[in-house]
Amino acid sequence: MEFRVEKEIVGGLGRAGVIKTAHGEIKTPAFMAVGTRGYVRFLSAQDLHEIGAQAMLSNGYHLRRQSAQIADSGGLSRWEPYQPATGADRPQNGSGEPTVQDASRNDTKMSEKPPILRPDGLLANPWGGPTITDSGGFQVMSLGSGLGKVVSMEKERGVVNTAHKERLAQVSEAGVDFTDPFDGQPDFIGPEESMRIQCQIGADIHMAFDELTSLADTYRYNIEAMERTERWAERSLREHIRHRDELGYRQNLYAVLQGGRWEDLRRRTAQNLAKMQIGGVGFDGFGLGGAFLKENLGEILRWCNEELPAEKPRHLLGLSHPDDILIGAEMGADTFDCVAPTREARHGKIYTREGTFNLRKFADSGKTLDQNCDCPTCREGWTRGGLRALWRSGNSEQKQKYYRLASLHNLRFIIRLTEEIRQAILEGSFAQYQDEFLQKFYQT
RNA sequence: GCUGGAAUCGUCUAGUGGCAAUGACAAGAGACUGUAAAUCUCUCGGCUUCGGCCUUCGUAGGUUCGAGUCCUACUUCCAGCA
Repeated sequence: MEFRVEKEIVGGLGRAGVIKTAHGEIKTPAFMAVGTRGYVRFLSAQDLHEIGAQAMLSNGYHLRRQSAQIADSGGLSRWEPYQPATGADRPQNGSGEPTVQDASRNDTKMSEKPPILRPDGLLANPWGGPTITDSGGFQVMSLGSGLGKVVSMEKERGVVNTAHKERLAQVSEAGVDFTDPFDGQPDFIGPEESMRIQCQIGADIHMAFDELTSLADTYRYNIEAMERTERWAERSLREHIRHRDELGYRQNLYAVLQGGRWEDLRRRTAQNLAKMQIGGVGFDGFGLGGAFLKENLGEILRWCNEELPAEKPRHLLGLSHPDDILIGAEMGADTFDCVAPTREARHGKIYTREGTFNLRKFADSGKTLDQNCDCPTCREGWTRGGLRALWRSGNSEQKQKYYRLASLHNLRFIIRLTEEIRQAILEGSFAQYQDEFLQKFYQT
């Protein structure tokens, strides 16, 4: 992997650049669509290319039982994201399960083998582009101390940690014991397991196995988790180097910075991870992790990125609200990923230049979702009222259609935002772009 | 015409004398940030100084401390017989 910085924000940490991977280039800043199980829900690979997605983030934890099969396909980028019927993403209402009829209807010729369908009913075509996998570290938190909670950045200040015995994940020095929330099966992932899984999946970029703390965790616990994350990073690096070329192309590893909201921890872990090497080999980039509050996100990123080497790419994990992306880009994050654009689309929250709105309120509207939007949904002339009708219909096929159209729109919105940020950085007008965007979007 | 049965919030529905009344859907509001999420939370008769107050279960009477629940008549609908 090669990373080249093309232009920096004068006097700041932000930059525009290019990451070259074995499966293509990523022009940064860039948003990576989240396809946890190897595909973005309700969107085809073609859809992703059409909206300008440059890379897809999947999760080693969710794909852990299929990693050998993915390796056989030549790696995640070439894999047809098929889940067996017992897979974890089966529809909860039971009506969306692909049926034999679906398969035969989509088939064109009897002589051809039946197409492989994903759990969301779409054809399982390979994504083909650059990929990145998460280690499963997020699940340490979401199934552990953050179980049952929103990973909110704005509230949850006074939250109490989930009692240890109620958690679905238990952390030890060796790794994490999980209970699979879908089938109740016990499982274990540590740094070595995560690296072996990720190297079989074969994304271009991997995340070291880390422990993400929740906002409810104390300073003391954050020190413990961060130091453990550093020890896990070293073990991850060692195991990664062992397996990183096994699929015939070079896979890369990012270390993840934790440390919560404390400057001393953030700077210390950045320094430690930046100089960490095994046999002269260090990390290829860095993941900026943690549960953030909006009010100090920028500051935390500044602490991290002032310490990290400028020539290595940085991925801000799990954030994509426009203000967060703008702060991230300003403070030196190169790539982003987040479930919000697609999840919020499914829940009726639509992004526009003038802010977000809830589609529920536009039953009779003949307006498109956003004026001058270049997403496929708006270009095809879909109206708010028409989309609302699809969404609210009791028909699961129509709902799926809505999910696709709304996901395309919100994803395109965020991808376009990163494209415009990149352009503004290259033109030296980032600060102005940021001001104008925020003023319009948040109407402040 | 006779004999049974039924009428409850926009719709369907629970409801054994202590009920402003169950559940579902619809509707309305909110949440969602490395996906246990086609999910979750809240509202859903009116008014309220948040203590309550008022009006409600086809209509009109009645029994009772108290009636959506029991009785009578009427209205409408359903089924069976003519």
